[in-house]
Amino acid sequence: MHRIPADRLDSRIIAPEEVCEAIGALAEDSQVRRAAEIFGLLADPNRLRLLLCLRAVPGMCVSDLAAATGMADSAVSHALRLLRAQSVVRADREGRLVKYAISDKTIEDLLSRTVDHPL
Amino acid sequence: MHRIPADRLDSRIIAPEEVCEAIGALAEDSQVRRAAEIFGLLADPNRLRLLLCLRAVPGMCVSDLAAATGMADSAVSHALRLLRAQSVVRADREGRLVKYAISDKTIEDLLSRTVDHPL
DNA sequence: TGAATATCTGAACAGACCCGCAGACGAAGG
DNA sequence: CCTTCGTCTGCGGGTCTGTTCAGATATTCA
Repeated sequence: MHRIPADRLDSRIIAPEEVCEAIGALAEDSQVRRAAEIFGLLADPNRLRLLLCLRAVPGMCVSDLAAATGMADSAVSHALRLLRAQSVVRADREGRLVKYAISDKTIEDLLSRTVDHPL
Repeated sequence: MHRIPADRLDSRIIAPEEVCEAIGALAEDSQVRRAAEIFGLLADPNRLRLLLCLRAVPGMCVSDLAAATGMADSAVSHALRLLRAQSVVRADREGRLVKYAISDKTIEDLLSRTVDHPL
């Protein structure tokens, strides 16, 4: 069972038992931040659309993604850079095209759960 | 098979077939926005912590949540208001306490997938 | 090499977001 | 009634985000 950190002992606590249990249920700080970061990437309709495109058609290039989503090339590029930085998508250059694909299986699960199921 | 919207015909498209297929795979606009909104709620470490607490201990009150997460009461209240607005959590008054609980099964799934699995 | 094409990048702006503060509200108990 | 306590809310400011614009970079082909 966890203890209540010293810097919170002054706050009014109603049910100390439950607070301890809740603290015990919290994940590591870094893990929580990481999760929030990933969710943040999915929190934008345009990025979500890009990922949905890539889920259906892996290997699309930037300008096709722009055409499919109605975004400007530049906006697509910016968005993909963020997704790439977190290894959500992978980029493979082929000639002058750069083909993108979802590189994280977990993300695909989240997308399925999102679109297929109501949410 | 879908058609490419007229306002994008001027843009340079590499693989028209794939663009059409991708467009067909896109969900309804409102559905995408809704999903992005939900993900947005999970995109903040503090809100995530609150939800993790509530997942472990349903029915916690605001001040206990504040103690468990190290947030100020006010911040907890602000966060819970957003979550309530999207029916992610439910609030039940009991005397002067307000007890919160996760009201959406899908959200609990997402949380599990987040914390239990690496992500 | 030089032109054309696809993609990337940095700067700058508008808008959204999160939290602290101060005070209001609602419920219980003296 | 008045106080106390738990919770809520409007506002202000500091920060983060998404987009556009202009221009840089990379690759192909004539």
